[in-house]
Amino acid sequence: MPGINGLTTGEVAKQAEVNIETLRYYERRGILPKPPRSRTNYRRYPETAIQQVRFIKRAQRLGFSLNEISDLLFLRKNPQTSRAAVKARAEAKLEDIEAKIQHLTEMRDALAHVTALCEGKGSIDGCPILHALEGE
Amino acid sequence: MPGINGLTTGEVAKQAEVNIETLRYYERRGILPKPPRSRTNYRRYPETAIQQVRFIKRAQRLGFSLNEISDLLFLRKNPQTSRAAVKARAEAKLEDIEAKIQHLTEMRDALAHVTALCEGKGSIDGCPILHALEGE
DNA sequence: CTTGACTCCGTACCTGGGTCCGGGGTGTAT
DNA sequence: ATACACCCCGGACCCAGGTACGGAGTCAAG
Repeated sequence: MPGINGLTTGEVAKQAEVNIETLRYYERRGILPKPPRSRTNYRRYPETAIQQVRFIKRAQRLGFSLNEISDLLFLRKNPQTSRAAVKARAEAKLEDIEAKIQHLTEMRDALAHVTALCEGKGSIDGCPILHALEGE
Repeated sequence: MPGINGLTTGEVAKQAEVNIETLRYYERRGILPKPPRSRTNYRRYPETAIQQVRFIKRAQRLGFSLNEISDLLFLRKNPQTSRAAVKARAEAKLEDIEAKIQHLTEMRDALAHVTALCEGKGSIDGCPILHALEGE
């Protein structure tokens, strides 16, 4: 009858859809609070732990790194924090992502340009793609 | 009077604008051919080495990984290779990059959506951004 | 009371693309 | 001949975000 005194690592892992090791890793990183332990030193997570892990995962999906998430969590548990502070993090990340998109778009255009040079027929001798990579 | 019998590592590094260690690294990876050595075991690069390194760097800028570049180099030195094979690599990479752009664009939209929820005023209590991260 | 599933821990390993370290040997200009 | 820059090498370290290992302890069921 597990769960009476809290969830085990495996239960949290399953519910939150992460690896058990990931939970230990988050704990080491200080991004997931250390849960109390049973008499025999097993972790006993409160139900809220599942939500915490999901918070982390959602933030990751939005592009935040674990460091940034721990920042966010710090803001969250601090009643002094203003919403503006949180919003600023989100906007900074937005710019971050946009810069990455920008960069990849430039890559894509350059690569598309080079690729378009080649008809795909003949031997590599004089292949325009390789040729483009060789000189400027 | 360096260069009479080939370029030293430092000279190639300077001309190709990479770190000396990078040249050794490329050599270990098999992506840059091992140059002949001087009597005293110094590398003596041919002039073409500079072009080779620049080739690698250009390919990287187009999004190719070192593994993919070594693939490309293998194709290049093989007279049997068809241009179609090279073009296929380029097109695959193009799709790769487009998938990344797609992914980042989805992130950006989701994050922009969440960010737009917040007016940036008030305390974190009830902050819509954190709220969005907390539940679904 | 034993089996099998679960948990504990520290530590090592993984990917990618390098970069740095330290101790040793050269090359060259003064 | 001595200073200083350059080169050699193997191996460790860096970033992120985990994942795997292996030996030991624990729990629940049969």
